[in-house]
Amino acid sequence: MGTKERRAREKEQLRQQILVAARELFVNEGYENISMRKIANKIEYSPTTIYLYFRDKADLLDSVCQETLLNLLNTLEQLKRDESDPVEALRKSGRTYVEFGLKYPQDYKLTFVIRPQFQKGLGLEEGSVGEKVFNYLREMVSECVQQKRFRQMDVETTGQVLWSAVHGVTLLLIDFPDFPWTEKDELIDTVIHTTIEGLKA
Amino acid sequence: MGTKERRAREKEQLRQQILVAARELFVNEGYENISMRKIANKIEYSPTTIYLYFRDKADLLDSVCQETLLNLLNTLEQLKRDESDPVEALRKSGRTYVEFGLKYPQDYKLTFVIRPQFQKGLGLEEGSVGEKVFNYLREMVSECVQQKRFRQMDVETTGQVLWSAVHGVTLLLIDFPDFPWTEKDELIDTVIHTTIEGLKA
DNA sequence: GATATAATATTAACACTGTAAAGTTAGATA
DNA sequence: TATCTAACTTTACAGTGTTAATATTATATC
Repeated sequence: MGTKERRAREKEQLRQQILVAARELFVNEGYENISMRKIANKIEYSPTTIYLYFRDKADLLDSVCQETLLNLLNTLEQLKRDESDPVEALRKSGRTYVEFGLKYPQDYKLTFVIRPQFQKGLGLEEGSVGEKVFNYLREMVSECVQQKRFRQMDVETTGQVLWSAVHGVTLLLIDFPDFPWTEKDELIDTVIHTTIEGLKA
Repeated sequence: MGTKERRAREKEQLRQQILVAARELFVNEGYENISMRKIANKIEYSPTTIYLYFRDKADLLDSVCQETLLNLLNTLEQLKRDESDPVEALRKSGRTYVEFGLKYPQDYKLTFVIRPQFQKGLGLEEGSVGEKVFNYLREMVSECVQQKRFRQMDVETTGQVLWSAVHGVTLLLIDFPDFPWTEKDELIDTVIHTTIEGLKA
């Protein structure tokens, strides 16, 4: 009598299908250019079916962003263990963060800029994936502070300074692609290097 | 025969009226929550009248943002002359930039995040106000570099690093108001201080 | 002052949006 | 076979950006 289980599985499958379709459309054409009808079309269901799986369009966006955060977290955690120098590990994490943002620019903007607009004060609350990402950063930083590699400063602030730098350069590179930036990789490295040096000083 | 001039003046007045109404609504309720009809209502004209003054909604947004940039430029230029130490001047400019962003958070997001989404590769092209803002930064930085206050690095990159930092912290503070940030002023100062120290190192 | 002309504003309409409510259908249980 | 229930669709509503056609007004010319 596994019918119930099968049904639950099928339901979850459709949920995933919706998510996949939504992400693809959001990412390629922008959140505000995608209608529920377009998503529905893509998966060949009626538009209102989506509402059986997601409260509204913002909730759907929210779920897409959760996945992005999870994806980012996984990407970061793959680095974690194979580095003895904590400062070097932090540097690498910074690079990975920015690279992630540039590899999936629309996902990044959806998650860190657009979603906050639609659901205020979200994404970093206790137990959330967002918080886990920040915890990752906290750990990295904490290691550097403990080993006295940085000037005396509390871990929170230090982390926030670093986040500001990588968030800033990521968004600028995404949003102003035509600006005469310094060669991209060099700029990213310089931003991270400068910030880390500043934390030592 | 000043009728022509008067007419032109009246036309410009209505244009301004539209801009003022649009800004107020965009800023208070968000670009995507404001319809052309709502703007029209506010100024007591029919919705389509707006189209005699602006190509479309994105063009209207564009004009609002131009004003914001001008406003930012003026705010920055008021600082310019009364500072002998270029590094200190740069520090103050950074603070002013972030404060501007936090004082008009919706304007800031409209200008530096949302507008780029609607008209790609904009706002910093030659002769634009956006370019003038960046030129201001360039001058500040250039002074520091010339006086050998910073480590040897080209002016462009240095400016971009600084911009990344202030842009990043501004947006994080705007977008995640509920995150347990270090006390706001302290965070801003630390971001700027750290970046500048990093540029010296 | 009457009339033609140009500028300005409005009305009506189109195709599309998010989403609530009601209706339908297919499969499981009895 | 009859009933129940979960899944899905149809219909509908109020609102959207925007265009084309129309109406109104103010000016210039006679």
